[in-house]
Amino acid sequence: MNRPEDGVEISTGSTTEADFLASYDPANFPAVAVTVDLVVFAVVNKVLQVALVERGAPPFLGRWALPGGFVGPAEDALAAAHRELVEETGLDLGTHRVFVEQLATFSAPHRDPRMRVVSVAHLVLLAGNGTSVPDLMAGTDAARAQWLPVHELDLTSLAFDHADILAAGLERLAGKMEYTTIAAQLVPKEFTLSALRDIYTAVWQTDLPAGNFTRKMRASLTPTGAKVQAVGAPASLFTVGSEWISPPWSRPGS
Amino acid sequence: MNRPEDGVEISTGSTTEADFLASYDPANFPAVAVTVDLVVFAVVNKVLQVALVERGAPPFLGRWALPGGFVGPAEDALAAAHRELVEETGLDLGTHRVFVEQLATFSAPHRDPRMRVVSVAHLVLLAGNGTSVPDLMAGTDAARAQWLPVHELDLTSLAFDHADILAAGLERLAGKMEYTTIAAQLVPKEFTLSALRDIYTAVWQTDLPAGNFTRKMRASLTPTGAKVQAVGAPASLFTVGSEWISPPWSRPGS
DNA sequence: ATTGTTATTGTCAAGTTGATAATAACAATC
DNA sequence: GATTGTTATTATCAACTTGACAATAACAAT
Repeated sequence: MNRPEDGVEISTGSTTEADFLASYDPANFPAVAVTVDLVVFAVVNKVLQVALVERGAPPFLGRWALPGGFVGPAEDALAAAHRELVEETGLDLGTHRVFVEQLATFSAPHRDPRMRVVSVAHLVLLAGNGTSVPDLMAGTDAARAQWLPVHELDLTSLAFDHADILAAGLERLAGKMEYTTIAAQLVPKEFTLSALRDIYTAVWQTDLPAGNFTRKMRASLTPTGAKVQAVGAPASLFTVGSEWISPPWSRPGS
Repeated sequence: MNRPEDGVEISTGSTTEADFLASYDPANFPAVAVTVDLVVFAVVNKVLQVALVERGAPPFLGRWALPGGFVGPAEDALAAAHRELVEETGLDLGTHRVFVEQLATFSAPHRDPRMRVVSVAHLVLLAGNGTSVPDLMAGTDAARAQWLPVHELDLTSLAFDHADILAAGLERLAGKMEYTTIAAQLVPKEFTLSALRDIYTAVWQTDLPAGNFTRKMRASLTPTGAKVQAVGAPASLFTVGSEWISPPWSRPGS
């Protein structure tokens, strides 16, 4: 089939009329919008939270949706994700450390009832202190923006196919935590092993014995030398030493 | 920012004029084409091959490119990938077993010099017998289509950003072979441990000791009871028993 | 019958895991 | 100032996995 990467000059007879027209003039391309949707995670009190916005317009008026928006003409999807994160949630990237990576692209023809919208979903991790999460400010056309606990969420209540996207984000995060130190993106740059273990508890919904957790994870971490005092014995601070965990964890129940 | 998912009725003053127009009338959306590109792998004689097409039109005339094409108005990206696989390479899916999964989306603004093209790349694995690979037939606007050995390829010679896409495909395959039985998608439904080991050799570019390979992989496989005779001792046939390898391999050099 | 080749099983030391206990370092309380 | 409660970190040990390599077995070809 013809594609825009191919010059129209040599279009052959086997190309359909519609294809020919499509490649002949950009204005005749079927109208497709390309957007990004964001699965933004943070952990508070050992509970995994996701940033959602309440829709202020039909369709799905009043329902929770993932923040997101158009990919602009001069940016790629990753840049659009960063921009929309600020615009749709009001997060200040000057004060908050974020990790963004592409998740998957959702392209079912009628995923948006109004027109063809292809969405490049992204996973966003917000580094938090474990005890609070920044307030969100709704963007342009959202009624409000709010953190909601992922594991208590009624996925069927989400707008569009956002339940699928959220599930993909959760699975990506939980999966990558088996073989990378991605969980450290949800805690400050320097963190204790307990803080990191709380991330695992929140995401995997299972407790890991502290002793074994320390033994295994320590190999991927670098101690800063400093200690912090909470209740109990003082805990050492670490930074990420290696992106990889080797050999990987296997999640209880995998 | 406004997005097509939001009704235009409530567009607020904070929306830019361009955004408003964009959401007001689909025809005013910036022209974006959504395509799929395919990284099609097969293994012949323990060498990993990728299906490439020679471009028959500018830009990049005469250069090798990945097969691919438009996502049609009534199909999602996965369906487009299946369709384009047949149209661009002439592969007969009636005779050949294929595995297709989404890889990543490439959206750099000028990745195609002519217009905005967002491409959803897919990984395609073709089950082969290990000794031959089906001939390819060039589609509409390609000069020819051919299998080329991945590890001998000059990546810089590929058209567009297809070197990046191919690298992503190879990394996905090599990575998933650590913790899933995806390698079995490159051999017939029933296969010997040697045949499967040849896939690992071809993709990882490293030899795995036969004894240890058998010991570890057997846990994920189901013996059919049948045996096949080549040179040497007869080998048992297996099918995939579990999608997962647990605990995972760690690739030599990871 | 012998040789060459490959499949499969066995062996063993070194390393990893899961379960659980022991030790240590504090704060808060008595 | 000793005791208690709490948490961090290290230790222990049996079960399991790995990597290296050897041994055995099953054929075809000579």
